[in-house]
Amino acid sequence: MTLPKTRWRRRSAARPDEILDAALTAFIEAGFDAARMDDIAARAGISKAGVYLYFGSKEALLRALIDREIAPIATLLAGFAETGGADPEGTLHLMATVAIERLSDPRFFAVPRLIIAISGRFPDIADYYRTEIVERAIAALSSLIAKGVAQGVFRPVDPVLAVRAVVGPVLFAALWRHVLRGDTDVPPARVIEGQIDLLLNGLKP
Amino acid sequence: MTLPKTRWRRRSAARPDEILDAALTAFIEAGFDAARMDDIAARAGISKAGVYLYFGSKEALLRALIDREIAPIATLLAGFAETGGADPEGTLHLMATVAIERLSDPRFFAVPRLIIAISGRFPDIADYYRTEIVERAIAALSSLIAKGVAQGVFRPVDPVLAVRAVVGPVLFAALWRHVLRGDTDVPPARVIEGQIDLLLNGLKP
DNA sequence: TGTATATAACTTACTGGTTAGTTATATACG
DNA sequence: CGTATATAACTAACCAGTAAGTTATATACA
Repeated sequence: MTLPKTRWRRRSAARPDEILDAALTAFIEAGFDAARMDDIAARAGISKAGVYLYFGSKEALLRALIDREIAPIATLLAGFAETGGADPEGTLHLMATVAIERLSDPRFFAVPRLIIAISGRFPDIADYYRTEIVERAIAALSSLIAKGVAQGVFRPVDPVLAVRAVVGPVLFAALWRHVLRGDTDVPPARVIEGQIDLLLNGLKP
Repeated sequence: MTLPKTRWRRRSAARPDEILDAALTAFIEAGFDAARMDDIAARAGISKAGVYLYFGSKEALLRALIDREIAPIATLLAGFAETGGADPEGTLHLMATVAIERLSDPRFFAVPRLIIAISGRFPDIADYYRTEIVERAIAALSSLIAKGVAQGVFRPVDPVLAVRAVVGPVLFAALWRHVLRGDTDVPPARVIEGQIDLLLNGLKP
């Protein structure tokens, strides 16, 4: 046990991430409204006023969490779509697998869940999330499907609907697991397996 | 303008519905936490203490809204699945259409959205919603698909996955519209048209 | 290299509100 | 005129954000 000889330390480089870690934990436990800035500060090991040195408001914390937790995945998916044009089917599979794996982590899913909860009162955040995350991910999937259609490996379907046929079940799986606390005996990778088969080959014999 | 000669009236039969109407409106505007019981009471035309004569807590209001707003639709869908066994494809189409139409009404979608927002802190409500609404609707769809498989009009797929392939895109459409405020130029019925075609015939040529 | 000084990074203590739920009392109406 | 139905006033908390003061640490310079 090394007792600190000082009451606090300067850690300006590390603080923002520590605060965001704390905020995410608090938001998961209490939701956006009920999460207390005092509590977030305490978890980060500083005082409430210290939080306000780095983030101007509670809302700013959520915005920063979108950037830190979610945006990198949107970028990753966009990369897959660009690189994987030669094998649309395999790339689709890969992207869906990455998405469902990430969404099975409660700390990841927490952010989209918060967006759903507060979008009515913070339309700016909803718009930000739509344009920076969702539309980018959709555009990536959509362009991949368009490539598949051009190559003749996919039917000439509406890419927008096809995207929803991929994303919808992934979304459902996340809500089932995290919101409804339903059984999750089947591993995510196997779910994607079956879901993609259904998407490619259809329900008809 | 007919000024009331009395300060208030006894309306015990009508009050609960009036209160629930007010609560739903308040929840839509502010979310569960930020909605104020005072405001709900004022909208219902009574005092806050009056609300507590009929509902024991804020949470009880949400529970009652599940029963009043959502449960009837689950029952309706279950009925379709039972009656429509002779035409699985048409019944699937019908059920998806009803679901997407209902979910396009903000006052309907508000309840599932609230569940998503508060399920972490009120696991009882999440469990209640899962068993009374979602599992019933899923069972209905699942049995319908099983009938189709038995008749040979559907491939022998896992019904659970097939259900997700139907519900997922419907869910996505609702979130896109209400949460992300995205474009909704295509009418719900047409979305279902394309989505069902994709589900039945698959993405492959 | 040791120390005075500047300032970034922190804290404590507070403001100015907010709100779910309760209690005591009043009134409509069968 | 009894009582179910209603209210006003209250309690006992809660909390985002701020102002003013304090301390750790970098750096200038003797």
